[in-house]
Amino acid sequence: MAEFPEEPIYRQLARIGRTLASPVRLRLLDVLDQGERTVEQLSDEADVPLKNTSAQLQQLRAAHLVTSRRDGTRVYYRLADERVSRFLGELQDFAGDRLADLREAVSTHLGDPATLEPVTAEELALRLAGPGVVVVDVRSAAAHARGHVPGAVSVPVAELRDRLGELPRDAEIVAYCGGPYCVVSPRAVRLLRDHGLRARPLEGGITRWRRAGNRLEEGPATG
Amino acid sequence: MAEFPEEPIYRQLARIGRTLASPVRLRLLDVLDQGERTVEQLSDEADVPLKNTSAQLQQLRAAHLVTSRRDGTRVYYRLADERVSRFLGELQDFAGDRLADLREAVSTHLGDPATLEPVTAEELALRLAGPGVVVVDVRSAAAHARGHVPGAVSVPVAELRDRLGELPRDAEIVAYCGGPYCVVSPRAVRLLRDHGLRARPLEGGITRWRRAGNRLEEGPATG
DNA sequence: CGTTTATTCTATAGTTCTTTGGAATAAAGG
DNA sequence: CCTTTATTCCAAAGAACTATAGAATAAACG
Repeated sequence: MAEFPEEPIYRQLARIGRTLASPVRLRLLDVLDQGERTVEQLSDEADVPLKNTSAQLQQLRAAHLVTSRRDGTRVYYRLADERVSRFLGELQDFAGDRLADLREAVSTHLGDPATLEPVTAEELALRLAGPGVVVVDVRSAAAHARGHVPGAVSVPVAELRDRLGELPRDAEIVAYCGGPYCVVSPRAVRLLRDHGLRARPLEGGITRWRRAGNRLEEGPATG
Repeated sequence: MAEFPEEPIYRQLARIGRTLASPVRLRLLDVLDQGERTVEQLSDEADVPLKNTSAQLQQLRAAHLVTSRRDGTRVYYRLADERVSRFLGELQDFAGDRLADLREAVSTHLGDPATLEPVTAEELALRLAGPGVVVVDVRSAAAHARGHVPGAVSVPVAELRDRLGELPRDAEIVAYCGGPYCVVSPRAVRLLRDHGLRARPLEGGITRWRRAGNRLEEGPATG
């Protein structure tokens, strides 16, 4: 096989596939798709041990999927460019088409998506301007501060039960979390509905919001 | 990490990446992108030992990238559907964007693409109708018989030098081979030019021709 | 400068993937 | 049925990848 003249080309091509072949790296990419992060932030948000995070980031960088910059003692990582984000989206769509097992894993963990009546990013973008919609960011306060849907209120799931009173009963609540596979917002929607509130999840989370070309707002929690 | 609730989802997603992480499987997919093949044909065309071909096909099938049907003693494999072909194209484009090393590998093996002035599939589709163009399929006669650009003449590279006389000096010759990374057609174009013929390669080979929505013609060599 | 903090490098154990020989299966033909 | 041909299953050796401990580097701060 080594004599096959195209072999080096296919070997290089396979490097991209190999880079996308690890659940840990995919998770890191999904976090990075939400914006720039330090190694430690990535380690926290993706729940990957620090050293392993660093090791995997080296591989992502070697494959030119991410770039890094140093600022003082911190190193910040980000996706190399928009095409990486777009390709990740295509990979996820393609995998969704392909793997019955993936659908099953998604349903098991997120529940049947249909019953939650998710709001698409396009729909939310239109309705943000008007009244009657409250957007709730159920990720950590730290993740919220690093970039959120404009006007969204930060209510980490852990605090949701205790802060139900802060949410309007007459408006529709749109809850979102991180990547397209984040389990947090469906759980939050169920909790809210159990308490008589009208709630729907944002389809694809903040990642799809960003991919759809919408801007993010930065800064500390406002709610 | 195992407690991370999305873990099973990312694991499934990574399965697609892992399936695309092997040069051997990518080569098999590129051959299958030219049409249905038996295990033995694949083994020949991709130059992979038979048993390994079979083993890798099992993995591709497990990932739902290919399907198979049995006819008598033969088992025929094909891409599961058009989306697989489309996604392979996207992967190749993305990898091309990404990997400087890939560009280098391509140039080393195929020569600088620009000097060859490749013809795009769209351009060829338009010009096929008119005169002044002769399309030459430099793959094996067997591969040609399994599907070729309509009207193309079969001249396997090995025979090209001896059959130069059959080619017109007053028309433009478009030579093509298998996948987008096939090294054969650029080599053929150089040979033809060295003998004073006007020749250009088909960009992306027959794979991109097919992906662009053009039909293939089946049957034995006509030239 | 010496110390502290953030991150990376080096080495390694454990795991998973690839390849291949030998046996098994499945269909076709005598 | 027995044989032949095409393909797959099983098992084992070898290669490559993941995760992590321990040492090293790089910047900031006193």
